[in-house]
Amino acid sequence: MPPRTRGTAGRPAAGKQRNARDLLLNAATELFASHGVAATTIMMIANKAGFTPAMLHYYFENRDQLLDAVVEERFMRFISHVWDPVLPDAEPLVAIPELVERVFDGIEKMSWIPALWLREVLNESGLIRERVQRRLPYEKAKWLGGDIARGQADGTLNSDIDPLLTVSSTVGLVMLHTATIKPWAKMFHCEPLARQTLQRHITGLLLDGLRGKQKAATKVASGKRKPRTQK
Amino acid sequence: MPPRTRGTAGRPAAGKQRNARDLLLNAATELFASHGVAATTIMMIANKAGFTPAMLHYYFENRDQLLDAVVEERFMRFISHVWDPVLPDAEPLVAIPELVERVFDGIEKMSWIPALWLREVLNESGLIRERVQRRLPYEKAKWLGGDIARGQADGTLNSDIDPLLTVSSTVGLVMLHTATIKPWAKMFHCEPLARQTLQRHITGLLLDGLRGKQKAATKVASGKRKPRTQK
Amino acid sequence: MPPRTRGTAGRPAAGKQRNARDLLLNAATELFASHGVAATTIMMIANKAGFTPAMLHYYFENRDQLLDAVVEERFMRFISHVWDPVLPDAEPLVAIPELVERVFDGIEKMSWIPALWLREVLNESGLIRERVQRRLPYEKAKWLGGDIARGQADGTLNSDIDPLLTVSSTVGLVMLHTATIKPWAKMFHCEPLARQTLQRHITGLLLDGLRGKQKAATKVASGKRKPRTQK
Amino acid sequence: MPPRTRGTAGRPAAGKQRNARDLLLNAATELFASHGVAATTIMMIANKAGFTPAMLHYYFENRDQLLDAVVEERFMRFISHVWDPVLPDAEPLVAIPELVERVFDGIEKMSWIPALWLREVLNESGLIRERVQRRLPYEKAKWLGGDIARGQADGTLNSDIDPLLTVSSTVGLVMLHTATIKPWAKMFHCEPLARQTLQRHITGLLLDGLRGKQKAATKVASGKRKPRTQK
DNA sequence: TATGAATGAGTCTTCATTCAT
DNA sequence: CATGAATGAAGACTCATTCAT
Repeated sequence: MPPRTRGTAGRPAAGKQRNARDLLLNAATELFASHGVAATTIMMIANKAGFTPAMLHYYFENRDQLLDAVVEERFMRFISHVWDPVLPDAEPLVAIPELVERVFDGIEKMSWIPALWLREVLNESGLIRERVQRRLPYEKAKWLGGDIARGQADGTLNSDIDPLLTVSSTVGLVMLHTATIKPWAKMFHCEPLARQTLQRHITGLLLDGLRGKQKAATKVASGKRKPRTQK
Repeated sequence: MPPRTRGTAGRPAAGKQRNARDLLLNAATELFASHGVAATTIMMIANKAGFTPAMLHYYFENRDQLLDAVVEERFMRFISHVWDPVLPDAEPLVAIPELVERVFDGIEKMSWIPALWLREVLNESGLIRERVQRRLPYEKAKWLGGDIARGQADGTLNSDIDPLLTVSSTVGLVMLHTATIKPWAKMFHCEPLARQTLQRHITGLLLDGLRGKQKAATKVASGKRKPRTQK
Repeated sequence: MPPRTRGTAGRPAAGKQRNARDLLLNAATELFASHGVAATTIMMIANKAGFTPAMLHYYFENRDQLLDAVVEERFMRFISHVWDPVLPDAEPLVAIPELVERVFDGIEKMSWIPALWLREVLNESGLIRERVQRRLPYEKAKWLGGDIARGQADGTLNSDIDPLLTVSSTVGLVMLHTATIKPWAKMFHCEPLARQTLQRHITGLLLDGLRGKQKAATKVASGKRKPRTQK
Repeated sequence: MPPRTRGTAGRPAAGKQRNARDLLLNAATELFASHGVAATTIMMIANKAGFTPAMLHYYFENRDQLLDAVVEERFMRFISHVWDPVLPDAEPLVAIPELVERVFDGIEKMSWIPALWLREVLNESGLIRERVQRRLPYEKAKWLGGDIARGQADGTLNSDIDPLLTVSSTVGLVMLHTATIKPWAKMFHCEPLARQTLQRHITGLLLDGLRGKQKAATKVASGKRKPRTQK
């Protein structure tokens, strides 16, 4: 019988051949993302992982603890990946593109993230919202917000935008577009847009949105010589 | 005999005596938005509207046709409100803020829109996605995209952004932020941000994102010749 | 849909043709008595009453409320029948046989009483114990106990017995023996003992147990000579 | 991996190192008594004894054989203790109090007896009834019944009571009252009655019930002519 | 001897749907 | 129009039991 409450510590090393619990957790995560938590039955998960529904209760006691495990052992990996590198007193025009980069990276590894985020985290009654919300690194988001606010006070950043909202706009835009490229492509019978295209669009929007009209005067010169786009 | 727990005794006291079908449709729409389609039962809807579940089947035959009606008679109102005024050959720097304005307006009248949009339209297997998607005015979105592309070709608009993605970024940003202000406010025990704040943030981000570095006097020239999009 | 909470008042008059709810309640009561509450499944009850298990939830919401209803609308009838006629300041040697009589009467009408009593009320973790216990007329049991205590003080009643225990001995003896006659009969392949035999045994035991040796002094002599057993 | 919730860590610290089978049997017996056979799961038993459910099957094959063992190796100890000393041709007024004494003694050693008796032996479909019933020493009960009958024929014993029923009244009264003192005490927030009180009550009731009115000088006359039983 | 993993069968419960009235 | 009664199908969860190790 598996321990019913087990921290992240006790799990067998990753090297070890994938065990049933992991397989079930993966299946659950993916189905929760693709069909929504409410529409995913225990049996769908078990079947996808190649087990019986009873196995799920063997490892997770009940649906709720399965959700807990998905958040704890899957979702939070993404959050860490995205937010751990954030440090205080950053330069927003650098930090924001880096944030975008890391969100894209995370999604590349865990493609179920955007759907789950939009459906079950963002929504007021999303079924894992509270669990995730409790564990978000607000501290770091506030650092970033503070950095932007400082830029606005300096007159170097667009004062129309809201510093904290900018952070959620950033993450949100990536989620939004990565979540929709596949269905769009299906709908128009074309290839899904490449990550590159999306990332350039989003970064472009944000950077210039951040900079705003300020640079008009002095900055333009240097901007001329070495525009970021040369990269 | 009455349903288990009847929301408000008898019919809701709407100003004018709405008919049963409308009341049911309203209840359905709101519950679909707040709890998600999958988690909303026929009985919840009937109860909220002050009827029996059997009445729902009288008017809508089955759950699927109820969804159809919600899209047809509720969701599409929003779409029309937002897109009907869009005309070909518009000036993006005017048209985009107007679009934002109309999305905000629509949401103000139909506050259930953002949740439903994020949860059931945006997602790959959202339960009303297909129904909505089939009826979106792609034509008009393409007009707007074309206008932006033309601006980029002129060198008056940021060439980093993707013209069509810009449209979904626009709508998406409004949905994203309106959907999250309430929960955020609850989480931080503060007043929800005013529409004005959101709208300025979003419009600011988009306008400056759109304009991009164009005002950079000298750059424009080279930008024109070798837009990054060639890459 | 049936009201989920309904007092005893609202039920259709007894005259009316037995409705589904009553049939289900009867089936439940009998099965709870014969198989025990824990071993009786919803399906057994539904089948016995000629319905589907879903009907049970239609009328009783869940297993717990079904138990409530059994206590409220069945078990308490017996309690009332037995205890309502008890008045203060009674003569124990009259009141006890009357109590026995009424317990027998009640059981005759509701033959499931003894089994349910022994299994689910008497036992420390009986599944309806608490529900019943809360509604027992302790007041009246105490009256009777008081009457016996007074008799003991007078010297007219056996001082070895405990007044309050006598009440439970009384009820208990009837339950005990009525519960066991049927299985005994089956075991020995003979007719079950008649109520008359049981009642005489129990009443005899109690009355003489109550009277005790008090009369010993003067009475013994004559007693020896002409024992009642001559009959 | 350990069972979900292990009662006490490791094996219970019994004085002498009992073997697993015994520990399991004890746990089973106590749980069957306190929760009822139907409501006791294999896992509850295993946990209480500090083992896994699989161990139970190792020792007892299946649930049914566990019940067999409980009867055979636990319940029958009590029966032997109570009935082995019974001999033919006893004096009822001595034998009955002795019987009461031994039942009390047995219960003192095996406190789970009364609950199990009332719930699972007495009842028509008690889950160990048949197993126990098959192995009861009816012979000896009949001896005692015969002794009483002889006393009645002699005129020395109350002829209202039924000889064989008296035996079950005796055992039953002790079971009844020992089973209920604890819950009663809890209900009235007082100390449980002492064995002494109960035993005097029961013995008093039985002895005087047995002796009956034989000593009633004046009463006898009318008793002869119009015994209550004529009614 | 001991157990972790695994499951089939069964239980309670929910829910969309139907239908007679 | 409107509803109470009724149900089949499905979902979550439990549990005795099996088996390889």
